[in-house]
Amino acid sequence: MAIELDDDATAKRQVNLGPLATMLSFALRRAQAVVGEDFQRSFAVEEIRPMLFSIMLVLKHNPGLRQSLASAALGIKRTNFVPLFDELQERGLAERRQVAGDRRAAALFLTEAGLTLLSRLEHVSAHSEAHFTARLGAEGRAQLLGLLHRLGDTAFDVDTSEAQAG
Amino acid sequence: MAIELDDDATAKRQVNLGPLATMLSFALRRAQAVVGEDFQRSFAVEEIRPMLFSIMLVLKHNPGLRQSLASAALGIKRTNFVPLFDELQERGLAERRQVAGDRRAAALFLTEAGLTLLSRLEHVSAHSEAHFTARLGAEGRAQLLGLLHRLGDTAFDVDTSEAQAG
DNA sequence: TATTGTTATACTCTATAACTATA
DNA sequence: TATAGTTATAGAGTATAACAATA
Repeated sequence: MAIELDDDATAKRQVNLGPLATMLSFALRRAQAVVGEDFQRSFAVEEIRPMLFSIMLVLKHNPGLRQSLASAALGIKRTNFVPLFDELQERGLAERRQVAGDRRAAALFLTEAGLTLLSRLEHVSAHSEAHFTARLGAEGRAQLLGLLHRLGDTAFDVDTSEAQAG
Repeated sequence: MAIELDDDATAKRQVNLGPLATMLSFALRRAQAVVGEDFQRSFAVEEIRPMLFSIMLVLKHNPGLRQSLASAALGIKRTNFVPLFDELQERGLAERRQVAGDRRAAALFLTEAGLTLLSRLEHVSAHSEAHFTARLGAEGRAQLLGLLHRLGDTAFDVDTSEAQAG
């Protein structure tokens, strides 16, 4: 069950990655792949993808949330949120309820089954996170989170009028 | 041209992300999205996607590389490498050459046009990297790279026999 | 007019299985 | 039998345009 990751390691030793080795975008993609694989494999038992887990988690902490807010907070488009939530609903893990005062909006909730499953998933997630914390150390992990948030949270505060060719 | 990122920021202020706020997988996904968008927008002028750029970069530093090694080093499957390289070849940016001694293998090279375009892309990339370095500071950036490599490079050194339910 | 949710659609990246031609 | 490259195909995430119902 070696998952053929030896190949990658061997190749990296033989191949000169050049500037890629110090590019943020590349390092992020690789790290995300490794962490993502671990999560995906962990959640596979419950047939839950990371994205569904994220949605459930947000709903647990914000019962009655609107779809627009939920998707914006998770960084996905309203339009892509719909089929994801449909899946949770069809599986009996979450539900849409009507909102008094705005007949367009839907309030989102986890069901009992959803909450039950979620608490199992949270254990799995904690286990996976612990795995990586072990590799980075507690401070390393905290540092990494801080740096990632500094990259991700701000979005852009720079204007896009920099179309000057080099 | 506000790219509707205000919505995300507003939503995040209103929504309690709970454990997601301190999960590596989530922070990585968000950071990768921001950095990836910036790269994608930068490269859009030349109609080059980040993945094509990575391939070109590796080829520049390893002329004559075999496909298997190239794809393994970049962390993508041989099978997915093929159409990507086909695209480079059809656009006259790279080419496959026969290898003396092994008629199965192909040696990959950038063309003159490929090298010319690549040097332009490298400027664009440097600009984008600088943008994020400015946000993190030089040490912050170095720290981040180190931590990401510690996550990504090792792949797994842990066995998969941990299927114990909690 | 603007907003909430929705459908339809397409593109990119990723993943598996099976094939060919060599070795 | 194994390896290098290839084809076909499917899944998952993300993007845009356009619509209905409601505000």
